[in-house]
Amino acid sequence: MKVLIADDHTIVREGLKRILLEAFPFCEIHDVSDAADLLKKAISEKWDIIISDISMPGQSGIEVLKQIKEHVPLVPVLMLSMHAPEQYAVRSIKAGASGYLTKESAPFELVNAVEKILGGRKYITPQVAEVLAESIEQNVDKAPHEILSDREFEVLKLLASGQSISKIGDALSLSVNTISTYRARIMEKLNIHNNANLVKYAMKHGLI
Amino acid sequence: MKVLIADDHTIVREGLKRILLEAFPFCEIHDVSDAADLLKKAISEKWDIIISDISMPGQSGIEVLKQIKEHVPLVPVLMLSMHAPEQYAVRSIKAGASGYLTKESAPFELVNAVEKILGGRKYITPQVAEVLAESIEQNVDKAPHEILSDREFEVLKLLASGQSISKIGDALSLSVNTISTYRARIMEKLNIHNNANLVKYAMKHGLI
DNA sequence: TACAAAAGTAGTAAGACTACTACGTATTAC
DNA sequence: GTAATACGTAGTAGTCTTACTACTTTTGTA
Repeated sequence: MKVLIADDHTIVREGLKRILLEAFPFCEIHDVSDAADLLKKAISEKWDIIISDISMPGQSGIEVLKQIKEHVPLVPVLMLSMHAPEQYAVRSIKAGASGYLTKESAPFELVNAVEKILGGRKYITPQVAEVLAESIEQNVDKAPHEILSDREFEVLKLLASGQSISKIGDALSLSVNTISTYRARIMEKLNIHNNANLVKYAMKHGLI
Repeated sequence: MKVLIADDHTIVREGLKRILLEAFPFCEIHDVSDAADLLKKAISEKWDIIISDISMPGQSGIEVLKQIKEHVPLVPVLMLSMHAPEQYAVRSIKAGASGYLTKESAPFELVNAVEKILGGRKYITPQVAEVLAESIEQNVDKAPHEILSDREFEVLKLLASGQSISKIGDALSLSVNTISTYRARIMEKLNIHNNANLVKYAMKHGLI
């Protein structure tokens, strides 16, 4: 059994190895520390399973996951992340991952996940399942901000550039409360819960 | 030999344990997953070394480190962090840590560090030494946020990650007004005038 | 050592923001 | 052609944040 581990933190990689080796004494484990190596190794050798962190130097793990799936669609990939499932679980699964675990998980969960995935199934934790279910309703293919109305989009940009609610109200000649309502709707649509993440979102998508 | 490990990610904790156990088969390892437990356990039992992550739910690892040093100054603490040394190394050492390692480090480094620290010495990697040296000739070409005090820095990151003033006050057990004062001082020092730019600043400098 | 500056901490009052609710008008789906 | 959403808009009441001010400790330094 051949396993490939990708994570930028050596200590995490080594810890992972030891946990797996304890459960599967005869497996052969290789590891890489960045996105480029992961992709190269993933497609140049034959693996029974790939376990990859999401945040890595270079491309994001999800990006790499997509590329791996393009080249070797049959190799199962388990995504590991430091982030709560809301952030990445859906994207991971959509991109073809066989499972999504956070680093809060216990070792036995990791082992379970690996076993299940090696058996050709998917490993979906209840939390992930929940997030997944919710996402089915929603339109996850578009960039989320594309589902904003014009006004909402306008307010998003102003908000993200640091204008206060009341300044925006003045600028658009609308009541403060109106702006506040837009803000609430934006947050709902983007599934964001505070201004800071709004700014991050806007930066990430080049809106500001 | 008794070792206490603190990290909020179970998988990391378990990995760490296995790495240590491999090198020190007879050591007794306990672990905790948040700041409060760490402090409690650190002072209620006798440890040969404490290995703690810097970012944990609850207080920051550095804050806990200071408290540990207040109660049991002789127990050596090795700080582990996901962040490059620039961010925290100096603060950690100043707060009394016996060493600073990033999670990029190899297991043998961890083992080395532990051995050296158990021998009563400090473990300073070349990178940390460099950062340390630079911090001594504290000159003008610092990044602006380096002139923030520990508290201010802590608040900046919390703010930038989207916590509200009052949440932060709760988390740090300080008055809302105090946090607000820190915020004002941060903004003055960084010459920034709203939260959005604070977030941008933090993103740009890799603080979040 | 002594004194100034920086850091850590809060109180108060004024002002800003939010959550909730509401309602008319467009769109869309079936 | 109607029912269900989406959109644009605000009022109210209560909560949160801010700007100032101020007091202690530390820390740095002449």
